[in-house]
Amino acid sequence: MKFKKNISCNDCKLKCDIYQALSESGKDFSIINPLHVYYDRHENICKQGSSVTHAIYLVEGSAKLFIEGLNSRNITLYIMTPQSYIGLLSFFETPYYSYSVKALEDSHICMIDLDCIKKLYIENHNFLLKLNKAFGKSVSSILSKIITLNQKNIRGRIADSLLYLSKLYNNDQFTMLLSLKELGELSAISEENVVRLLAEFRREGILNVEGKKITIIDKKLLEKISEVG
Amino acid sequence: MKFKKNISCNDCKLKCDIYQALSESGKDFSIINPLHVYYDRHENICKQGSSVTHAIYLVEGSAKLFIEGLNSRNITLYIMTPQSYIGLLSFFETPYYSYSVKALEDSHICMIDLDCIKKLYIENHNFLLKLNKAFGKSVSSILSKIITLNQKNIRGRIADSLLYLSKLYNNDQFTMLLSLKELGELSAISEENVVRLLAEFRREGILNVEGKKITIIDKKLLEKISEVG
DNA sequence: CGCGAGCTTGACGTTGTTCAACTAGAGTGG
DNA sequence: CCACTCTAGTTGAACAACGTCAAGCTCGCG
Repeated sequence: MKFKKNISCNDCKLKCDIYQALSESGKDFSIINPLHVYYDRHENICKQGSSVTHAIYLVEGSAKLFIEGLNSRNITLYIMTPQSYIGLLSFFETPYYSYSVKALEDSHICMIDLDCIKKLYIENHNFLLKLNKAFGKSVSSILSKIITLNQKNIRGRIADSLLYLSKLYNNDQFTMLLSLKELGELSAISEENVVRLLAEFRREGILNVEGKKITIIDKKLLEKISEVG
Repeated sequence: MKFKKNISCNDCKLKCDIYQALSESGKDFSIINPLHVYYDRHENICKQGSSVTHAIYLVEGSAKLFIEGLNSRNITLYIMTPQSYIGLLSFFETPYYSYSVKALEDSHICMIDLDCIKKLYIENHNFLLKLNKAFGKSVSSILSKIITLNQKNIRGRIADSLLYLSKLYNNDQFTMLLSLKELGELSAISEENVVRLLAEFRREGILNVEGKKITIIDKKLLEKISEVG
């Protein structure tokens, strides 16, 4: 279930890049028609293969960005938290989504018509540079992910994912919003092996695992495992 | 060995996007200072980790774009032929190359100062849209490559690579510029298995292999293998 | 002629997926 | 309130897929 709302940028508590760009341009906020949509956990925010019509900005909550592969096996590239562009590719001239995004918790997004964005970045260099920066960063993280998935063993891959999560939550202790299957998709590992590896790391005193609550005890060692892969 | 030359855009036979953008803008060609560089086969055109200073355009020849992984094992993402942007990422705000590019044959490239490019695309929307399009396409091909590398077996992966090459050369018969090791890097397969698979495909009447000259006999079957993976 | 790079083949071992069966907890309806 | 079902997690065993090692080959080049 999701419901939609029209909220004027003036009333939105989040002063995003787009808001700033509009301010800088001295434009009237009425030219963009931001559509706010609320998604429940597990709902698709955008779907691989469908056409790109709006720029999507994550206002609240979190979501995973993944590519849908063969036999409905997915690979999660990264997890998004506010404020980030969900439809990053959509700023560029791509007709269809080459990935999907699904809410990890109840989330709130803002959709803005593509033409507005285009007008905006053509006028406002600063906004364009911000978009470019975000995009470049995202691409370079994807490239290093390719190496990780291809050349590290499952121990190294899951170590990577755990370190990634701890960095994302900015804490060595965090409560995953991911199921074990989803953690597997983040590391391209089968669910069964995720279980085995977490148990292994716990036995080795690297982790503390209580349900979804994970505490990294020996970070140095975890980083070592991630490197050696 | 490589040598450099200053060639004015007026004297360059290749009327690239940048040339066109300059024409459209009604600018003087002297504001850009295109540096033409000639590389031998096997030479690095740009190196992962080094800083991005210029936009690079492939004028003549061909090159492979690859990411350098662990234990000097690489993964080739795609092969570039004229006219394409080698430093595609460099148009965006990325300080360092997240990949390397190496010449597959003697090649000729053109380097243009980043600031010039930036000025140009800020002024010229059409040029910006062209860049965006090229970039979006490149990213979506990378995403589908991730799935291929991760979820297809080696038969499917090498079938993919062979079909990719035949499309690149626009012919079911082509002479690879790649060594078998390099073909392996394009498919994330060990050199030994590349040999075995090519022999297998030949025995099955799918391919004809004479040295580097490959002829695809049964394309339908090859496509089937690529799909089933 | 000898050397080295690229290619080729066989044997072997590791890695990680898959299957199958079982457990625990949460939600549902009689 | 208890049986149920459904999902998520857990464990073991078997198997297949690939990479790796080792050895030998061929061809071009100094």
